[in-house]
Amino acid sequence: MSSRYKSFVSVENLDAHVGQEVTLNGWVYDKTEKGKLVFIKLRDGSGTVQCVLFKPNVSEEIASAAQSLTQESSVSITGTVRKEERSPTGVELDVTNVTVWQISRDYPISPKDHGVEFLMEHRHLWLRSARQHAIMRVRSVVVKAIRDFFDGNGFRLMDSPIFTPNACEGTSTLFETQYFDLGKAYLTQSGQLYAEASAMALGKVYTFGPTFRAEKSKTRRHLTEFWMVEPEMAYFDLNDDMDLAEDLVEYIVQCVLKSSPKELAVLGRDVSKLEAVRRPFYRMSYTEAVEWLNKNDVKLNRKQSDGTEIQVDFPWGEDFGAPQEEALMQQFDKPCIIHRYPTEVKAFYMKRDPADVKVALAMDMLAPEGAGEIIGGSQREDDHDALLQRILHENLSQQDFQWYLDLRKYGSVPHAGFGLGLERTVKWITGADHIREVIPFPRMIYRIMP
RNA sequence: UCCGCAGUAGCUCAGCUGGUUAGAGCAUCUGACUGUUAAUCAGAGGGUCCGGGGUUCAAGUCCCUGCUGCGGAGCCA
Repeated sequence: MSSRYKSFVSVENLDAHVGQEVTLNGWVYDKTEKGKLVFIKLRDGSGTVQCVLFKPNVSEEIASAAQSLTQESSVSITGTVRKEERSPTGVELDVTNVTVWQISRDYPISPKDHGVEFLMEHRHLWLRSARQHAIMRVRSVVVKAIRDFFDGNGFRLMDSPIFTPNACEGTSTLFETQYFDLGKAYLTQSGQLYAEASAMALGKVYTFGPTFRAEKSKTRRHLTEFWMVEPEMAYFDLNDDMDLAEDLVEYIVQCVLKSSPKELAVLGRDVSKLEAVRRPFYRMSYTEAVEWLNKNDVKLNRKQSDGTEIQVDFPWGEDFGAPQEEALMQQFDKPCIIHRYPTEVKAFYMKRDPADVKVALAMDMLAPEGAGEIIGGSQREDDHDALLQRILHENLSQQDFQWYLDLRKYGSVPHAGFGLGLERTVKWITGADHIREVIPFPRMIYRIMP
């Protein structure tokens, strides 16, 4: 590949340069010496390769430059690429020259044994570690897969605003900010309402960007700032919506399997579990799920007025919590879509099932291996009066939603969409045990630094 | 917000029913070694035991309080 901007040989494609002398620009990941040998593990952002310097082969200056290197010193190393059986990457560099840019002193992160607090405080440096590096590369592949999937299926990207005048869903808490003389503005918690307007203009659209929730959630599945992709399709019903969600998730997983085997190996991911993620996924109605829970004795902890907890059968009408979702998913080796939730636990914009008005045409996709909910979606309410009724029922401002109601006045059509949480998806695919590891700089209830 | 747990060397931790000079491994520095990859071996330096108050002849250890962090719940993607 040739380009006008600067490019150089990268570790990633060193095997194309066997026998040649190349210069790598990077940082020292690790260094050990053994007598007249100096072993330097060099990382250049694309990968890591071991460089071997045999002192008698180079000048004293070069040898002492190599010996002076410390962890994370910046350095350019020139040498001959050689096939090497003993190397995990299959190649090594026989060093002929070393140019030191900076000697790093007291780099805080050593190759092992650190606590979470320490690593989070050094997130800006932690990203250099092999595991974090692998996760970030997978994240990048997942984003590309998502965009390729939609771009290749007739969707148009329609960005939605981050400043919004009101809540999309009354339930969640919003981050508030002063917006000049126009009063309060909020950071968006979903681009969906704008995606609906966009779908009426362009047919099939998706919005992809950061969203914000001021929920005081402190779990390994929550961030206050996270990325969400939200497709919205005119003339789609709930079944079409579920079909699309399946196709998307299958595509993402298969893309990662294809393009990131090295990263998955670094992460120790069991790829056979990902290979199993093929359509069709499982599907189950909420009502069937409740029946399953009660048949399998999965109880609900309920607090009584005196403060004690008792275990009760799961009542129809209650939303599932993490324990119920986990129990349900234990039987499945690939994602499961649960659909037709009780209207009362779902958002006002979701259409009621004409066959049973107690349930909404909503669906959630749960990922296996304890990963939990990665998608939430629905067919939208397309009837003006029904939607207005729900807005008033939820005590939302009719005026704030006037533009949204307009969509039901001027050529309303059945339409549906969903939101896929990027970080939850990457967490599942990489097998990361906490969502904070799958976004470069996580924002959580008790952490905003670095 | 609620429930539970923790804070001791740069890092990860041990430190018993309170007892006199607070330990280990890793990291760092010095030296040895032509195949290390969590190298090994020999040596060295490194401490406000989270802050404040209290009990006691004596507190890293017990009590109160504050701070910080972790795990989980609810809510959700």
